[in-house]
This record gives sequence, C-alpha cells and structure tokens, in this order.
Amino acid sequence: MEKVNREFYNRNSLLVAKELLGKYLVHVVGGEELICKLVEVEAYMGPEDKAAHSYGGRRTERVEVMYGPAGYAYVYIIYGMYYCLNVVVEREGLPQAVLIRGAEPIKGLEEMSKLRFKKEYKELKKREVINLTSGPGKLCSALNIDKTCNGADLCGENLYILEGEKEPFEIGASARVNIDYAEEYREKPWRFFIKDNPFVSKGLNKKIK
DNA sequence: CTACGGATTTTCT
DNA sequence: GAAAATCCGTAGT
Repeated sequence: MEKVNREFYNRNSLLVAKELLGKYLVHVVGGEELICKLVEVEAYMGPEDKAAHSYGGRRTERVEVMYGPAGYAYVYIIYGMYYCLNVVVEREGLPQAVLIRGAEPIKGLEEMSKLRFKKEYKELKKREVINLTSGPGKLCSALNIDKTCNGADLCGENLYILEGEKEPFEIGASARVNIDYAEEYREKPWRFFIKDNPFVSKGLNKKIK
C-alpha cells in the first residue's frame, strides 16, 4: 500500500479532510505497526475560522507547527488530560489543519487494547471495543500518540498515512463538535465521516439528515 | 440510548 | 484566573 505524499497534504483543509476518510493511519510503536482506518475528521480553516486555534493569525508556541509546511503532525493537550491529533495542511505560512476524530482499528488490536484499557482484546466488552478509537482523545490513547509526536513528519517512517483499500463508502457531513464559542463558524458543515461506521464518535442518530 | 457533571492541567489573557 | 477541537461514570428513560 502506498504512503500519502506531501503534495496530498499541501492543499485546502476541506479537500484534504474529505479525502483522508478511508485511508489508514499508521503509528509504529516498539517496532509494531498500529493501524487504524480514518472514519471521522474535521477541517479547520486557519485565520478566517473562529473555531481554529490559529484564528486571526494567532501564533503561539502551541500552534507553531501549523505555520510550517504541510504533512506534519499537530498534537495538543485538551482539557488537561487528553491528546488530539491533527494533520497540518496547506502551504507554509497558512495555518490550516485536519483534526482526526475517529478511526476503526485494523492491525495491532492487542497492543491498542493494552495501551487504552490495560487488558487483552478478548477481555473487552462490546462497549469498550467501540471505545477503543471512536473519539480524538481515545484514538490517541490507543495509538500511543502523545506530545512527543507533535511536529512529527508524516512523510517519515514512524507516523504516516497509507492510501487504504479502494472500497466505496458514503460520506456524511455535519457541524463540528464542541466549538460553541465559534459564532458564525459554529454551524459550518466541516465535519466529515463515513456513514454507518460504528467508530464515528457522534451523530449516528438525529444529527444526520 | 440520552443527559449531566466531574476530572484535571496546559495554555493564553 | 478562565477556558478548553474530551472522556467517563452514573442516573434516568
């Protein structure tokens, strides 16, 4: 399977977000490949987007990596306890990113289970299986993604994205999650997901029209 | 299955 | 000092 190249990332966040669905996220941990299929993402559009960390061109230590070239990881701590993984997109100087919100475990299930619940995969309850990677903080825990991954080169050997299978699927769109502060950008349909996939974090019921 | 509140600490004002 | 791109347990329907 082919690795996604830098040109893919060097485009508009909305475009990249949609095309990331169905691709495989890989993190090599202790020599083993942990692999998940991306099923839910959100586009953050940079300076114009009131929901983005880089809104208004804000440039702090935390968001610095978004100002660099495309194809690098932006990892930050949320609510003091969880990590969120983003893919930096667009050209250098234009700070856009795609938040990875949900994924389906493909390979390395035992290791993911231990990282997240400290249990064997077969010991997991149904609810726990779904909770392995069905949220931004959850998938970082299962894939052992933390602050040390901030700035990682996605065109490198440790953390990267593969093209994935060419199976067709339907894409859903909705408003982004937990950005009530973003005023007129709150309702923008910039969250994308694979319809009917159980590892999508929310919106399986009423929110989808 | 939905709703709510608490946990916990980095980041920025 | 307040907010934050979240998660989990508990209680209720």
